[in-house]
Amino acid sequence: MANILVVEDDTKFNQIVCTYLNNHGQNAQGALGAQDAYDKMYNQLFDLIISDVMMPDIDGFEFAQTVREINPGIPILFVTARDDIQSKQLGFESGIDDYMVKPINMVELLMRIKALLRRSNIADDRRLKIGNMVLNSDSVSITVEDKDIPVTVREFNILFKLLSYPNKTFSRAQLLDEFWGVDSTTSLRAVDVYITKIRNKFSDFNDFEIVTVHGLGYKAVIK
Amino acid sequence: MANILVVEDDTKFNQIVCTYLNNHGQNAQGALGAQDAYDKMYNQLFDLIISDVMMPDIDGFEFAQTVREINPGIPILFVTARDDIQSKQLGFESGIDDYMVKPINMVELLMRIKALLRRSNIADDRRLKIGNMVLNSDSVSITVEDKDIPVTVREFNILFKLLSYPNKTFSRAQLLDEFWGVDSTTSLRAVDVYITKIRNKFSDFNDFEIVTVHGLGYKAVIK
DNA sequence: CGTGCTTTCTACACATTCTTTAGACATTTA
DNA sequence: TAAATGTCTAAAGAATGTGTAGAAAGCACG
Repeated sequence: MANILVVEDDTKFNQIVCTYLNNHGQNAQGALGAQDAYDKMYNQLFDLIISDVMMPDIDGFEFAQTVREINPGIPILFVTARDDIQSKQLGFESGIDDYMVKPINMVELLMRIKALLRRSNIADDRRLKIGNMVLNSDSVSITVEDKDIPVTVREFNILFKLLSYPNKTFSRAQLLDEFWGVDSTTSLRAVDVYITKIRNKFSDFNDFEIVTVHGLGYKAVIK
Repeated sequence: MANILVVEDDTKFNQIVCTYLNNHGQNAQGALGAQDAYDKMYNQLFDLIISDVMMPDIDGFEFAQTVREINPGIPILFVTARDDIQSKQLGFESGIDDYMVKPINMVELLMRIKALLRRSNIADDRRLKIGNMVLNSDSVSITVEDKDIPVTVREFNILFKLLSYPNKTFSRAQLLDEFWGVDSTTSLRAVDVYITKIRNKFSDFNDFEIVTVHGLGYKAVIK
């Protein structure tokens, strides 16, 4: 299940696409314009963006470029009424990954989405931005104001996970399952050690906090 | 410039595509059928495959699946006369990344190729400039302030790759797959040796650095 | 072919970094 | 306040990385 953002000002079409995708194993959300999309992207991590080209507030090409500045790894698929080569060219130059012309076939849309997701997992480059902190999966590195904060792979994974789902509580067992493997015999206490380490390394950084949920686990709170 | 294999039994169409791509900065080669393609792939590493669906010897879907078994990362683009959804679906399920219906527009083909290459992180460039250092793929040479720094092919390839994607971490296995071939039996440790050599040769050069990412691999950091 | 030079690759000892546990102490809950 | 749960440090040990030397393979040239 991938988190998909559908940016399209035609309410009806937006809903049709979202419903179809949700009925087919995806987690799609609609945004009615670029501004709306930015807001949603700020609060949640998306795996793929489907965008209209002609939107009331911002032009789709500009939108794509901005999105790419925020999140260079995210696949973008344009859906549009224009079938001319110039538009396609402009789209591809804006950094989009695929292009479909209306009227679109839903089955084909889903297939193209799957192909893009598959490919983006191979590339596996994802970034997360919290205030002026950037977490980069590609290099397993974290920078705050262009200064590198060295972290180990385990530290990175745990922090990335928590920050990807702000306010969601993860149990030690969940984290252990995910990063140590389900058959790991490592003590649950090991997680605490990493939480401590992360807290220490980012104690100066006030845009987020790892909060203990007594009896359950940990969650990241973004301020 | 990417190495592209065009698999298509229609000699004329094959040639048109190859010529167009070669005239537009790519290095395209034709194969007249699946068997021919396997032979060529055995002898050379390709960055992308364009394939017809209807071929005399093997069906395109089967071909795509086999190719993916050999090289899971390579982008595949189908070009076909069939515009029905079933074919597209079958194609995407076989692991292809994009689909175009004949008659195809060459400009669009090239754009889609570039989008796929970008997504699969394949460099499209033969020359790289970092500060006053120039790496030239065609001559496999590196010059710093017009002074030649002798490097071997392996050294060059690894360095070129790392510098093409600054900050991206490459695992030893990834580098081995790419430059030694996926079926290579060479030890992963061989990569370390080259990293050492590169570091020694460029220890005076301060514009970049090869950084070890413990447990993952190496990355180039450009300062 | 054979010679000599270059490149590639393995093996291994040593160095460094990361992971995990244990346990003393702190905090929260009921 | 007792019991349960969480925090944090240090230190041992596990895992990973470095660098060297030399054997093997490849190549250029007579």
